[in-house]
Amino acid sequence: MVTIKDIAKRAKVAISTVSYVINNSKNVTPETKARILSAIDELNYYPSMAARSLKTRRTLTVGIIVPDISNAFFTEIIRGIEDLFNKHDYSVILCNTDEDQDKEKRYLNTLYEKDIDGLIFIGTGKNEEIFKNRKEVPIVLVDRKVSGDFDSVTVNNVLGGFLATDHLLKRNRSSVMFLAGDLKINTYFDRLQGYKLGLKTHGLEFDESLVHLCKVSHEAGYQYMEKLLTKPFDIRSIFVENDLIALGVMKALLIKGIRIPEDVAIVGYDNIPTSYLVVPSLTTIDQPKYLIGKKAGELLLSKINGNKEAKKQIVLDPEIVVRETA
Amino acid sequence: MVTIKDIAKRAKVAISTVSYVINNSKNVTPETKARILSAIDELNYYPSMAARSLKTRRTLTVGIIVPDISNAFFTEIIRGIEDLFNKHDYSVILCNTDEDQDKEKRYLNTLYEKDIDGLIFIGTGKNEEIFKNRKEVPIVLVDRKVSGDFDSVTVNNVLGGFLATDHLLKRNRSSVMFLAGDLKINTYFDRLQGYKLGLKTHGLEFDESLVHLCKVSHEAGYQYMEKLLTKPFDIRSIFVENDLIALGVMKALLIKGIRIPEDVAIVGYDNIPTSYLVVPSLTTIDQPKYLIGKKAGELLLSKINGNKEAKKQIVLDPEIVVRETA
DNA sequence: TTGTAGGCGTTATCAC
DNA sequence: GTGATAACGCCTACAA
Repeated sequence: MVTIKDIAKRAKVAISTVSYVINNSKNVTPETKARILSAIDELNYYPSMAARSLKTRRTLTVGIIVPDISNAFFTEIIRGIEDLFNKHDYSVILCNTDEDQDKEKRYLNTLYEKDIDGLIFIGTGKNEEIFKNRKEVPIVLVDRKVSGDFDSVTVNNVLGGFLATDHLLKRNRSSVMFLAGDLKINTYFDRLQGYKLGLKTHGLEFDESLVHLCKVSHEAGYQYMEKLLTKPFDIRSIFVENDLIALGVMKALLIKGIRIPEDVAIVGYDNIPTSYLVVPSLTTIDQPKYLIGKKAGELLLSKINGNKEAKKQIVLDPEIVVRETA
Repeated sequence: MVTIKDIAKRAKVAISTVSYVINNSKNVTPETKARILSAIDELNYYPSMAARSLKTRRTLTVGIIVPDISNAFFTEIIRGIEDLFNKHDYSVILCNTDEDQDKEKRYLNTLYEKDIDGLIFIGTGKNEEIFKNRKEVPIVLVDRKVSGDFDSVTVNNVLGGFLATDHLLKRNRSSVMFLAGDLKINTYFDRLQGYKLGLKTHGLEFDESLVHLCKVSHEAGYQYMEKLLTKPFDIRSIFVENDLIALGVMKALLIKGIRIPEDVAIVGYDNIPTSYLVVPSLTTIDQPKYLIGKKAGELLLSKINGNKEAKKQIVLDPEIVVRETA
């Protein structure tokens, strides 16, 4: 391995001078600078981050813990994060938890060992105590909250739930089925509140029996709907809390010859790229995914750079994207 | 920051003893071990990877350079890689190049500075000289090759091209349009060879005018097809080299009232999840994405662990997934 | 079984 | 403007 020492020797200067040049931390005469630079080039030298980190206590690395990058929703957020940090010379370590609490904990340990400068966390929301004894590293929560006082970037899910419900009811769909993932995850819970708000606004009673739950995947949505259709089905509209599920539901309906939106109207959630591609295209609640990631990155970066101001909770607004299914 | 010294002091032992316990590198009496362990727990200590790396020359980190995780094809590969390395206590630094050669180079520099133990590279295929002077770090190429002698995991694209073409021709589609991205990328180029082979097998001449190129995205596919449809269109089948493009093409056709597969049959490539979801579902060439990632990870890991055997080129076979569009 | 000391590559604090 | 040197936290002979 070629080190700063080799460069110093080659350029016939002291180690420290080389360091000054590398970091632009002190003035060096143009001639010596040139000599050093060419030595670096000739020997193909690059500084060791490990050594540097040891000294400076900075790794120029952030961690990002996310349920599953296969979900296009998270993928876009990650792009927002990654692009931002890249611009500032940070690297991003990616960790998929698959909503598994053990993995979540293990990853967190690994990241702490790696001395990350900051963490972006999209958690399962089930490890309440996860950040106990670990306050030193700046953390920004994204999408899902955790108990405790943290910086965060979230989307107004109550509003999203309301927008969708209101839209369906305005189109004369009297009873709206609500299909979600785990209601313990606060995003779903909040949307349910928005749904209730929408009902109330239209003078309707909340009917518990219209709330359905299933796993978060298109297969799950398909199977759930398929099963539902084995019995008489008189629902005229469905508000599905995740586009993947919604697409599965749509497929099940279409295969049974049920028309969308004529027979059943559907509104999804997330506005993943596929929702636009599908025929009929899916009406859905758009979350500003890339922006979420970008904002989260900016917030984390400001924390890393010593911004000590009070915790900041950024809340972005979703929008309804009206297409063909409702 | 709590260091190994603090632990030693607290447990009233020498620093080295603590180290032995942490690394299981020497026998220590159960009592002292217990004392050390509880000290670690009480002080919430974790070893600094930076210091450790400096000494051991291992970072337990690998880099992965990929065009774009938004593309579901790469997403699955990455999951395969990530899951494998996670199992072996490695972290993964993710880099999206967006097919941009400058970004590719910059990321590579960053990763080298971070002293990664290994690299998985899905390149643009355009930076021929990219690995010059950098042979020390183990590298595994995935999906796309680079000139030079490297370990790699690829899929037999000639076979894939053949399978699709053969399938379409067997269904009496006399002239098959070939729609691809950049033919300089060897995956596309190879599929074209397979396509030609398919034609030959069925006693058909290759017709240059049937080869079309467009950007790799569903928007691009949609726009390309839309434009094509402004003129008389007598093609009866299309072999699209990427599912995203294929889905865009389908949408353009469906909107024009052209039936799939009755009027135009379509075969895509990659078998991304959406291809199954769409109605009609897309017949496509499946690449074993997760397996590609896993194999690449295993290969890289064996290289990292000092396996010096000759370069290994793993080639996996694709399969055709017959669904509704052809 | 436990303790001591040197060094990994870098930065930062001093002198000169 | 340049150079010598002490850390940073950890591992690992070697010594006890």
